[in-house]
Amino acid sequence: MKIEEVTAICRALGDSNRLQIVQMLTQGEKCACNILDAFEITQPTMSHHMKILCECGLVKCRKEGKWCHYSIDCERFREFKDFITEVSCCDNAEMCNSEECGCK
Amino acid sequence: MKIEEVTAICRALGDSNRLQIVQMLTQGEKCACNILDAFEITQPTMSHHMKILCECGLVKCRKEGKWCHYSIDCERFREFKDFITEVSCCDNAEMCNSEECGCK
DNA sequence: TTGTCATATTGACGTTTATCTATGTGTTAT
DNA sequence: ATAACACATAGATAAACGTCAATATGACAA
Repeated sequence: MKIEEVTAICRALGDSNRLQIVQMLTQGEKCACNILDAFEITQPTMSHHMKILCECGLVKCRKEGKWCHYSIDCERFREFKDFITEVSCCDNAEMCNSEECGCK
Repeated sequence: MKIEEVTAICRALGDSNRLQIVQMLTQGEKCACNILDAFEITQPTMSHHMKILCECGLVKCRKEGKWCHYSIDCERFREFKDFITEVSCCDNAEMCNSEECGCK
């Protein structure tokens, strides 16, 4: 995963509405109208947020008649998690500044 | 970790210079002047980026005379990783849309 | 104490972002 | 065909952001 792809995903998750939308999608595919009900934003604002989440690849949209069903793109999300996980806090235990850190 | 703390960290990582600074700090503590040399930005811009990384808690600063030594706050970084990891792409394997996804 | 060095702060700038209202587009129901 | 519905797009606005040049601060050296 390229740096620019990662930063795009981070920027997408750097808004509390969008982060919470992603958390909501963890429960499974959701209709746009369900998402709209769950947040105190207007419909165009939600549409804008969903566009950003889709453009960075984290979320997919499945159209069915007039409805849009959004869900997390598991594969993409896993690639992002892997990237973040691999950026270790430190390369070796000696330089680690935490007792709890996994590197020890 | 609160939503607002996570979004602050994501916003901090949502800039390619800052993400690369964090990657660089993976190698261990670095002097501000080392960071400045490694990127094509002016000194005030770097100082601004370091402030953002420190304010979200991801990076620590150790002052020694006129020098600043920056390093990743391992504990904080691990909390962030844990948060991201726990936001699974899906709650159960049946709704998963990827063959590769860890939830299966 | 005066100068130099490393870093931070200030203020300005153009760009991006989050949000809204208004409107457009495509789909279903009457 | 018309109306109602679900969602997207356009345009406006205010706030936040990334960047820089200029300047301030604080530490060490001569």
